[in-house]
Amino acid sequence: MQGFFRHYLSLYRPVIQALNQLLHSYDLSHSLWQVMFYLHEHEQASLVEISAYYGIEKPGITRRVQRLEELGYLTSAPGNDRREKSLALTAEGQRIYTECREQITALERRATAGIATEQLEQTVTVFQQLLGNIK
Amino acid sequence: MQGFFRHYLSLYRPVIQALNQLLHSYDLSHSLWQVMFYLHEHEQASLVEISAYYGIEKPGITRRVQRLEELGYLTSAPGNDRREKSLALTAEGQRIYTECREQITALERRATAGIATEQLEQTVTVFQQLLGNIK
DNA sequence: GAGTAATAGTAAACTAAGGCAACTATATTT
DNA sequence: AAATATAGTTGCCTTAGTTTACTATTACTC
Repeated sequence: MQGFFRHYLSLYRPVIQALNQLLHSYDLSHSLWQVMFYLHEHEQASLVEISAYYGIEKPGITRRVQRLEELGYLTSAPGNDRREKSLALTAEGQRIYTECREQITALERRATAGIATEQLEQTVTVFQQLLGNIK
Repeated sequence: MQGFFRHYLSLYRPVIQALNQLLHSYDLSHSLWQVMFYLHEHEQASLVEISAYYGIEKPGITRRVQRLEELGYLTSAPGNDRREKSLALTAEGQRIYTECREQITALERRATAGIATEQLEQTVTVFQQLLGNIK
């Protein structure tokens, strides 16, 4: 289906800008949010794990983690190794996560207003299939 | 629907990387391609028009246009005004457009393999609704 | 018609996000 | 023990976009 990517991409800037605007009040951005999200889902994770999950090179994740540490949203403890870091959200990080999560959900509701749940679910299925095909 | 944006965004990096890799052989990138696309659809356009269409600030478009001119894919003639520039693809630009268009379509086919046309069309409809809601 | 507003485009400086190459420190294999 | 692999970091570069301020031209207003 010609033009599919174009349609897909036309949404990117508005979405990312809306998200970043929302997250800005917490000194966050979408890229930082991804790490918060991952750590909320996994309690504890290493840097390489996050890097592999998002397909972002390690240095990029190092810098995100450093920033989140500065903000006090994340702490690193020794991991299984003496090389590995075990990263986790702080209590403050958890709190901020929840607050942002609510606002993002509200934003998602606004964005998807008037679209049937079934349609949205099918769209997510399409996303997953696309991802499988591309990677 | 919670997590919708996350699903949406998980696709962005793979898609943009595949596109950029493809376009790289022509010294193009997705951001330059957008301008090529617009000029293919509109024959002739001003800088402000493109800027407004993509929601990108004018300086960003100025630089894209300059780059495309360097590549010989685009020329600017005087517009309605003595201020305005009338931008258009060169013959070479047209040729490159067509070649890239074919490859992008092939990529789109690979990415959407195994997904019913109906599903894809519904997905595009969802994109349009989302865009309407967010902007 | 003169003076003010708006519009088209550009330049410079900045920021965000990510990649690559090279490195240190530790662990694993051979 | 030596070579190799892995976790993480640092430095430097690129891409893409923004903001601010500017020039040149056009349109509006009184």
